[in-house]
Amino acid sequence: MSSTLKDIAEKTGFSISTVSRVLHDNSKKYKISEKTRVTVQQTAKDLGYRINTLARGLRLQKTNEIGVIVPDIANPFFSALIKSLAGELRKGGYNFIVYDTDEDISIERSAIKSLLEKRVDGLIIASVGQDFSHIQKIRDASIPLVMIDRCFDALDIDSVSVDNVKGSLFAVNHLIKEGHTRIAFIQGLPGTYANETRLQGYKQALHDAGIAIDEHLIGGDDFRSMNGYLETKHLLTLSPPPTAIFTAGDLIALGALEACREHCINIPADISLVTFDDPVFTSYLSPALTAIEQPIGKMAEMAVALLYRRMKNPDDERTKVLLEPTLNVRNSVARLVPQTNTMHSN
Amino acid sequence: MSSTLKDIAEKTGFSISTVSRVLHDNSKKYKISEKTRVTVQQTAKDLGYRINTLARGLRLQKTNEIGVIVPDIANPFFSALIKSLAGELRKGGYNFIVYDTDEDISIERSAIKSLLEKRVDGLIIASVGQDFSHIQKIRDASIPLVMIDRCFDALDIDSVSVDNVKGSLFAVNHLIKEGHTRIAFIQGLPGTYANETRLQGYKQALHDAGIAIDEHLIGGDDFRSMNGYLETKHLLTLSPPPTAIFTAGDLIALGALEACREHCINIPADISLVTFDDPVFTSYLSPALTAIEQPIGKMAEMAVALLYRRMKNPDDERTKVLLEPTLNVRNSVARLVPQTNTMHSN
DNA sequence: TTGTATGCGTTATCAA
DNA sequence: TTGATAACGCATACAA
Repeated sequence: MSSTLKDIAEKTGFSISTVSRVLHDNSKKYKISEKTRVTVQQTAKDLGYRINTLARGLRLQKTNEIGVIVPDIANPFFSALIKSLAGELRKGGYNFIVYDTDEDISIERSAIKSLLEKRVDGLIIASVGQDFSHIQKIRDASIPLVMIDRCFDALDIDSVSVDNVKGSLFAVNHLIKEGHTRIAFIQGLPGTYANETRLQGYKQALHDAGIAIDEHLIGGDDFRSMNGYLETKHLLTLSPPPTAIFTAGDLIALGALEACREHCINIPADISLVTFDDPVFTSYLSPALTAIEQPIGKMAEMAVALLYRRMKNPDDERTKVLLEPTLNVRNSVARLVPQTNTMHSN
Repeated sequence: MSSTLKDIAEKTGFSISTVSRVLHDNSKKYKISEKTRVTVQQTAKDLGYRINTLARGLRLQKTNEIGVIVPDIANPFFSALIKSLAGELRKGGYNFIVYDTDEDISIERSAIKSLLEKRVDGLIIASVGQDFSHIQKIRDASIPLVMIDRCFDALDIDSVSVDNVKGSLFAVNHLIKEGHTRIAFIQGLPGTYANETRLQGYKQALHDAGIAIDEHLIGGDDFRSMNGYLETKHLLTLSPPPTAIFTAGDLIALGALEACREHCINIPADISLVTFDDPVFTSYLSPALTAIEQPIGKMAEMAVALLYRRMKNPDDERTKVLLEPTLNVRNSVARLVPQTNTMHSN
């Protein structure tokens, strides 16, 4: 077992406070004699002393931990986000604890509960996002919190996300510019901030171009690849099928790719594909995917900055940051000449 | 702020012990009158009571937390592994704290330090792996520990990993069977368990086939994609270049892909590629990669099982589990007719 | 320059 | 059926 300040105190003959001061107070520079400093440090080392952060946190009412909650840690977008967050937090001397909610709101609730029980100093949450009563509660308990990626317009909370509407506009407008009009949208989890805003952008782009919205071309219900796979299979049975598919997330696009391959549908010759999110591998896919990239590093940076500010000034005005997405054009979209469209019907 | 047992005790008029028993002892069933139970629970709710795990952990000398350390959380292999570990640990009622060491042994050291200071009940470590004095220390301090993916043969510690030698044998033998003899190997981080064993398998396969080992065909120094990119560029300048490349990890393969694309080298027509690791996207790459798959779910399951056993019986004999990898043949390897080989020289 | 005493929130032991 | 109290390990106000 690990030794304590008391052990060291007894061994050296000094008091616990003196030992504590040499070991954890070197900043404030109490006037401690060189000699006692050395003996204490030496025996601390001999005894394998290791501070107990539980005790320390209890005493200080501060843990130096930030809780981070994401819907799916294995999703490339979120794992990259976590990595960036970790780097930013470390800079400020904070540790962090991640929870993966598996897109399940009840797990999200218990994750928050768990984190608060650990007395984290702050929270960064990419919420599942279908409901926010539990989030509201955190805010009311005035524990520092910033939402990331998934926000709630209805809530006055610090948040940073990409401009999803604009991202969808970029994607769909690109498709329209290339001559597509029958453009399908495979959604992520409905009710989710990310999903609803992306859907909104999709609809708006069509509307702006004077293209009627066909509800048959909108499907899907979560951000996983299986959803992309199933929905794409379904879309391919339509008559005529869409000439292009826009997917709400990277994993969905992977599923779409699989369905197309299975049906020997060539992308982009037979059908075009654009996706939200742009993980490292999109450019190596077959074909390289045209995709909407989110500035992940920047998101993490802003989120942590907002959190620090909130921890410092609890009553500052809340800020909602909206970052610019980017359209990365690659090889998954075909140019359509107007008549081609009907040739695809069967 | 959150209320405490004391607050509830004062408000209800009962003692702290009674309140504590009502709120956290429902198992042991003290004989507490229905009436006090109800009032206590009600006011606990009213006051927004939330247990303080710091205090509890301090008192109990047990935190219910498991520390997990990985070299790169954004690497698809590790993010999948973490997800699996999380699921397994939750089953046992444990929370977990992840650290990302960025393949940096000094960060690994401080991660371990940090985790021990938090008094985690156990540790699962995918070590950077070049040195193990710090790991040895944990073992000596007799805190439950299991190594995963990256192990130390020299250390008597519970560990689970895939049979890397066998994986490499699968990969290289496949290449040899297809007629390749000039097979390059792009390494991950040298000194690492995963790397050294994979290298060993590579060499053994060549040796068994009577193919001389050409040190010029072995390069690379970490598991990131930039390494794959740079090394591949280098390999392409060789005269003659290799007819096949075997990469030690998925990210390295991605880099190799990029270099080939940049040089207009077609895979597999101009050069074949096989990689260790098989994340979800390999089959959608261009071309779909022939790859060595690790049984991630099983690894997580075994690791957690070993950890639980160790926590229960600290002095049981240590176990080293070696799991079977799988060769997934896809489209990144060309069959070579013997003469073709020389035609590639320039 | 160092020591004493108190409290952070819990649980466990013992007593009532 | 409930309460008083000590202890977990640490940091700090106050004393010396």
